[in-house]
Amino acid sequence: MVKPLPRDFYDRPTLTVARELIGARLVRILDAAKLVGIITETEAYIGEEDLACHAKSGLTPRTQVMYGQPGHAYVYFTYGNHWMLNAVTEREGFPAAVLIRAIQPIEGVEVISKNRQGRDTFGPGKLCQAMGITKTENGVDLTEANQSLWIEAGIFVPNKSVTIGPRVGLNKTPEPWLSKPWRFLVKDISVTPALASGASVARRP
DNA sequence: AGCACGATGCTCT
DNA sequence: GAGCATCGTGCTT
Repeated sequence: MVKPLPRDFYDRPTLTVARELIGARLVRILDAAKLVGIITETEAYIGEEDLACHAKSGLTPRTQVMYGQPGHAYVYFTYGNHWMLNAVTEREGFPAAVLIRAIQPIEGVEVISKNRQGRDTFGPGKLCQAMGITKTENGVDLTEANQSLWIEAGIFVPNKSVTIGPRVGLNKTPEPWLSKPWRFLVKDISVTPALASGASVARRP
């Protein structure tokens, strides 16, 4: 039985966590079904200084979770339709998180596909719909496997397979934040199914 | 295959 | 009341 990534994993610089979450397994227990996806895209949001980070306006009811203990889920709602999943990072009291933007489904694929009406899961709103993640999951401890949502070690993705670039979807964020290379994604998406099969090997020591 | 736009509701000013 | 860490559709090349 693989254990969830420990709190120490999240209690580190957010960029390190964002990079190392690439290839990790996002596990969701939904109505007795186990859904698993390999994380293929992340973005870092770091502190009140970062004008793209929700914490730019300080501690509010919404951003409270980001100020808390690392390793918890920060789930919020946007654009009237979509839920976004983040993993809280860095020490308690410092607001930072990694947005999980895309997954490659590897277990419970039928349920995931049904939740998405057969469409893809590459996108932060899409993966939440695929995994049935909503405000109920806000604040869940991702280091506890007895919850309904956690993250565990998956596969090793080498640097040469990871693209680093500026975060996307930040319409009016001023520089220098707009151009910070704080986005990580698996380079060639056609390679991802191979990574997923590699994951099943990695699970069997 | 690329762009424009509307849906839709919560959060902060 | 404006703005949003988006998505899907529908229309244009």
